Amino acid sequence: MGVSWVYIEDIPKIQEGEVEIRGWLFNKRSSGKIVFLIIRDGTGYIQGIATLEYFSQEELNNFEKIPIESSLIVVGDLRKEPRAPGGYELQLKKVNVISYAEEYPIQKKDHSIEFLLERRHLWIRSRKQNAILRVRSEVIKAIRDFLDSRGFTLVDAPILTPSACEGTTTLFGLDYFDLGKAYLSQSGQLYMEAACMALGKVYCFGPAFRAEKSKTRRHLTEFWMVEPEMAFWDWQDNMKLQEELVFYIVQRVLEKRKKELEILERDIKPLEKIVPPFPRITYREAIEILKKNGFNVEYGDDFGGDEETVISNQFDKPVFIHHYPAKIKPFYMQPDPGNPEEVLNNDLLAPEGYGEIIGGSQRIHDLKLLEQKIEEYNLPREAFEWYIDLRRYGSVPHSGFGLGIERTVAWICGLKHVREAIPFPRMIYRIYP
RNA sequence: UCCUCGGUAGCUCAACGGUAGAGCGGCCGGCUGUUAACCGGCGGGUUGCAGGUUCGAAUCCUGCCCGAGGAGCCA
Repeated sequence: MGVSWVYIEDIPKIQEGEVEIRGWLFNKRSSGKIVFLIIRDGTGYIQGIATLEYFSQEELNNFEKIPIESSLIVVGDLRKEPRAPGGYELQLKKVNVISYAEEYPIQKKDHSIEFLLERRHLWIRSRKQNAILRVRSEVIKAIRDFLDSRGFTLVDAPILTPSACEGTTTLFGLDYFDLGKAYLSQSGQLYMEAACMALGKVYCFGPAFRAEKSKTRRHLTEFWMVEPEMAFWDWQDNMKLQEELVFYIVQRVLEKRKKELEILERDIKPLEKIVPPFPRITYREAIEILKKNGFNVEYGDDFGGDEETVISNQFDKPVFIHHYPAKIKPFYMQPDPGNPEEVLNNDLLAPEGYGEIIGGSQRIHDLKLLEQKIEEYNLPREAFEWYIDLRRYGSVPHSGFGLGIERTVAWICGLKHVREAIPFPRMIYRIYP
């Protein structure tokens, strides 16, 4: 009878007995007559210990020479062991090297970010990067569970689109057979507006592409976004959904990914404070806060990274900023009926200086007003005919928002830069690997 | 696109006008409880590229290439 293959994360359930582990050599140490092999299998780490009890001196000498990241299958007896990292240890009885690795380039010591990004395909094997990818997976699952459980339907938006949502200078263009130019989608929003008129409450989840020459810790040229859109919801209903979603995401990660947050050395106290309701301030109030803090800003200016940090530092929860001046926002946002110079929109700034993670608004539902805005913004009307059409056949007030996955993950994980919040980041000066 | 900083051994850095060096990794040896193990030893270089200044350039100057941090814009 064979020994059963187990994953390291299941070891606390198994506790003891003979098991097989399949993985990679993470690290090793040796004292001549005792060899420690730290094995990782993608779900965790366990220390294997090889002694003269089961192996010859020659075999031990060979184990000492197995290069880091060699793949192996081992068999041994599990036992609790306080001296071992993780609390469990494997008394090795068989060690079968599947593939001897060449000298592994990533060491346990410091590397430059350039060196690591160039080897992102290997870097994701490391402990912290591994933890980040697990948190990302949990964040995405939380979002989908939350929306699915509230009656939302997932509607996939197209990636190849005929036109810009908000201007063409920041679009990646490509040749589309005989039909001219096509562009990589910047947002699925306009399609979700169509979909919510079909299905009521919808969302899309997918990549968005921005050809902005942005080079900051908050920017990628390819990032992932969830975009809910709800028919008959106004801008305040919209904000309520946003705060409940963000609360749910944070709770879920705190509950299911505590171990990963520990690996990342994330202080979870600020995350535990993320409980609705979140503060809501107007754009006007935000300007006042900035002026009080010595910023030279005027009504009508947009906020940069520093401004966002100062505003969010006033609160220990995410903060909504609503009612921006219409002229610094896209064409589709619904003006406030009481003050058409401002729109029924909101951004949501994450705490601790992480900045904008959500942008949302109530959308224009009036046919004439939308036509007028498209003209004002100098947009090619032909490309938007289908979108205008939505206002011809049973138009209703509706709202939606977009939440950026990488910024959310970076915030929850406490990362300095969003590039580590995505498996293979795409940035202005990097498309490899 | 603009501003700032950087490029020296496989990696992280030092040398700042006068013989290119250390730690880590690698290789060899030692050690029965290690935790980025430790101890001893050994190899390892077209100083990003092209010019220039100088008796002499990794070091100073010019141009280019590559990258990092940031700005504008945005999630």
